[in-house]
Amino acid sequence: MTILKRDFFARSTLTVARELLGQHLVREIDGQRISGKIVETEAYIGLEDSACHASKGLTPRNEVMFGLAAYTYVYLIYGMYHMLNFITEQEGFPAAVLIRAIEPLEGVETMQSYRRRRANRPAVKHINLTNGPGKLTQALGVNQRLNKWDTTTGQRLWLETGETIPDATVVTGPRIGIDYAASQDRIAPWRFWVKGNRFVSK
DNA sequence: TATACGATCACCT
DNA sequence: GGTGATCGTATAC
Repeated sequence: MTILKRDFFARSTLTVARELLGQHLVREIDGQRISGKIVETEAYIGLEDSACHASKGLTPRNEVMFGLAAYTYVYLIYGMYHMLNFITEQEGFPAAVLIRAIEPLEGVETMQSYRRRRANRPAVKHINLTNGPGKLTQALGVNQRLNKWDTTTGQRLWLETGETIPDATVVTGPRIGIDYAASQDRIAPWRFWVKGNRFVSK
């Protein structure tokens, strides 16, 4: 298995969002691997995309989006959930791919423990471990300490080549949770998922 | 300094 | 189907 290099990410964001499907997202904590297959992504592309955090220009928060590809962009939403993105395109062009869902592969018990908020509470069902952008960051122990992380180092968080998803099995549609965006951006089919996969978000 | 709100989720009816 | 949780960030005053 091979770690995805910067040249994988330094391409058209729609291409990266499509090709990230099937790749393996790997987290390492205290020498233990936690991983999953990416089954759902969304593209956020540049200053012209009113749903993209960079559309209002450079700020301290979105600064990493303007930088090198293959870095992470992690931010907090609704005061409780962390979103995990990977920077794409050339340096200076702000764009990223949001990881919306993965299918658990390694470290399922660790994911269970991170997802269970309190002891004395029933375990989260396998199907609900990582089928949403806030759920998967919780399951992988991803928080703002992993913001601006270079994923080409092969430490803490990175991607490995997984399986190739054929075009016939890829579905596209509008992105989720961006009602505030301009209409042409709301309807843009920049969400990608694996057809029929049970771990795609609801 | 103050205020409004979001690339969500869990729990309720 | 609806709603409350909860806080960093952006924007306005």
